[in-house]
Amino acid sequence: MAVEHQESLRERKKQKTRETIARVALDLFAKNGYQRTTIAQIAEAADVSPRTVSTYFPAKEAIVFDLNGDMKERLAEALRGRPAGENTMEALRSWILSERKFWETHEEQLSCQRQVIEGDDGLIAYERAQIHEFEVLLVEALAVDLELEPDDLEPRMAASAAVAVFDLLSTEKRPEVKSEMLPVEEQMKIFDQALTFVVGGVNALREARGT
Amino acid sequence: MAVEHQESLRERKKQKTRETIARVALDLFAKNGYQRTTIAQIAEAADVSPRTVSTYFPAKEAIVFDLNGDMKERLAEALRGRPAGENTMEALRSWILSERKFWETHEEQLSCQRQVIEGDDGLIAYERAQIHEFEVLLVEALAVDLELEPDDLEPRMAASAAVAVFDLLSTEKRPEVKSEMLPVEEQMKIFDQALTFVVGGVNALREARGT
DNA sequence: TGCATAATCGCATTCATTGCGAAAATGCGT
DNA sequence: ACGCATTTTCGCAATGAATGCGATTATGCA
Repeated sequence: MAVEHQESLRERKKQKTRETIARVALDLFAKNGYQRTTIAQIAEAADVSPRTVSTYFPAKEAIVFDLNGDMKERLAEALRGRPAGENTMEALRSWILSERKFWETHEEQLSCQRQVIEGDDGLIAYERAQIHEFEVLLVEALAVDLELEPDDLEPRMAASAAVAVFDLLSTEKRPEVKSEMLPVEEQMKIFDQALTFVVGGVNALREARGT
Repeated sequence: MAVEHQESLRERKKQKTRETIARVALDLFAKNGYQRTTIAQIAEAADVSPRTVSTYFPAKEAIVFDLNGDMKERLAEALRGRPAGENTMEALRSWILSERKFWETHEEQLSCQRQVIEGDDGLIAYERAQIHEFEVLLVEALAVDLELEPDDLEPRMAASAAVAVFDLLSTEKRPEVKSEMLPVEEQMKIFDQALTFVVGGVNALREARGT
């Protein structure tokens, strides 16, 4: 899932192989359980050798998260490359919007992925670690916004709240059609509430300090 | 690290064995690295068989976190058993105060633990998963306070902010004496700022809704 | 076509983890 | 102090993930 620019023939083939492995693996995980599926079975289903699976993925867990691939890099880029005057929360908002397109086109796979993750503590931990990396990116960006240090309380709280809303938006499903994610308008309404919360928190803290 | 009431002779011995394993393991991890230390080495250093190490701990990672033991249970208890009229944040505040006593008496071990954790991605993930469990407890308690559902935004944001401050308080060290944790007064001052943030956020959200 | 390069593979090794049954230690009543 | 029931510890074997290394095969380009 590395960011590939030059679509050399070789590269495309590699991407296809990686994608195949991840896809059949997810199927097997969903059907037979994550723990009960061995690398050997995945290799066979993907028609490659077990050794090849291990060269593509540093760990069994990583296969499950191949879908999410470059998310972190894209978030980092969105934060780094945000236009002057646009703050972190605004950048996060538009990043979520752009990620949504991807989510929509992979809704089934993602829901399958979620089911697999929830069934294994190791995968849950892996996911939390990934989300924590998002949080670190946000802390740094927010610290710049607020003219504070990443170790300070405000950027930390703001970032954790931001991550909380991202988490909610990624996993929450429509109450009626449990398989479908919330519609955009709904998501953005929730995001704006989160924004209100964060701004309210920051302001409250500033007022208290001013006192 | 199960909650032991009856201190039967056998139980005490078991606790001692567990504690010994965890202690020598932490030493080895710190000295030689987590990955480079094998269960066999730990077993030898603790003077038990490798098999015994595995019966005490479900995974190598769990050895590192033996110290933290019943923290989650204690938090759950603190939230469940809080006096009527005391809200979640107040309960969390006094829980942190009571945990501090433990932290103080194990400062060296905890700092050693931290060093080991930061050096391994798997351990970082494991820790994030534990912290996330704290967050789930807080979400549920806060949802009750706010008369909302655990899936709603406000308890989630409040809980994630609460976890952020807990995280900061557990890891932040005094700027002068890097090895010592922040003094109580400092910690409580920070906690109260977090409280201000959360209350400010919740109020802002309510006002926005009232509009 | 032929060659340089890169992808795959096979094999062997290390290590964590688990099940199972045996062996040793313990605690308790007599 | 003794013997028995229970619990803890252990040894052994098996499974499976992950990795290093060198061989083998496939690929793309001149």
